[in-house]
Amino acid sequence: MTEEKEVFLKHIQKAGLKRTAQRDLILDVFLRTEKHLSSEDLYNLVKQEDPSIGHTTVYRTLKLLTEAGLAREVRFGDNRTHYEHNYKHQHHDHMICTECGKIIEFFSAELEAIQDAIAAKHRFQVSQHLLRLLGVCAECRRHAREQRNEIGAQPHVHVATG
Amino acid sequence: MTEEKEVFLKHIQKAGLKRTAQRDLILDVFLRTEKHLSSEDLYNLVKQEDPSIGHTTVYRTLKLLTEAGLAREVRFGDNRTHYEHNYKHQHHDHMICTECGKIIEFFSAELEAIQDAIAAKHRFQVSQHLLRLLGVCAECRRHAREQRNEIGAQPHVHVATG
DNA sequence: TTGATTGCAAAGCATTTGCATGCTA
DNA sequence: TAGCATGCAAATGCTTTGCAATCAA
Repeated sequence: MTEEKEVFLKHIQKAGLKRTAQRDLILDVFLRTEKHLSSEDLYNLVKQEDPSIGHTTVYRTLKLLTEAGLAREVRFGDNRTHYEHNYKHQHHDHMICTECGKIIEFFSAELEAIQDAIAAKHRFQVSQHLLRLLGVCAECRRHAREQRNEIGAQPHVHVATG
Repeated sequence: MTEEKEVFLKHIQKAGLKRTAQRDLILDVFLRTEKHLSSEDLYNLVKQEDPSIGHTTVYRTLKLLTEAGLAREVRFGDNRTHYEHNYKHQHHDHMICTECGKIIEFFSAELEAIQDAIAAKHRFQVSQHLLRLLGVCAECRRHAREQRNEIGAQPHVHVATG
């Protein structure tokens, strides 16, 4: 039993809720997928192992995981909610490639420190922050350069990873 | 005629579009409202001056203003799109008070520099970035302190400004 | 006159809710 | 057994689209 599952069961008990096969499965699939998942994404994955599961249950369980501190909501601006692992995961920010959809995670203590300083100057108590850099990743830039040079180069397409 | 209106008319002409009373009015109301407006907000304001206007037109015109470089889309994570002035407005980021909804704008050259440095390290070409700090503003923190000290203190409520 | 624009109604999405049925504690 | 959970269908809220009528160039 992983630590995360214990956290989940503890939360379930504390809140007077019930353990179900669906919740177990959804948590399981979520834990072994180290990606940013939308509810839809997770629903599709879970469905492969239990086709009878409903979209609603996935939505509700993701809410539950968030409350339990295992997941965190992330919004990338496409008006869909994504979720990522939150338990004992260091805070990080995102670079999002607008060409291929790739998401690069990064962390900078320097950046965090400056943010805190700015907040302090405004006497603002930060509980959470979100930083997103939108642009073009190294690989897509390289491909763009190549295409400018060789006519007929193969188009470069990445699969978005959520 | 303000500079912004000229920019708008130029964009209209360049794109082979047409100038209409509705677009003029929507731009006008947008320009004199120095706030973060949702489409709904702007619709309500415009409606006061022309009750016959449709929601759809406001949506479409905000898209147009964004294309013309006069407005910028901002998403605060509530899955609604807000717009703010973009023409000759310095880039800035937002602190959002989760107690009263107040939005504080700020800018830090230091922060921008570090972001650029991080992006460069990943050979990522940044076209746009978004930084949001969520937390409690100075005023709400003060009120919270007062309430802890004086029982029966008046509750503090701010009007959200978009 | 031609083609863009408007505003209504309807459609589209992502997400939530009502509710009868099913299942856990 | 009591009451939470499930999954369907319907509802919701924001946004977009289809379309006939209208209007700018």
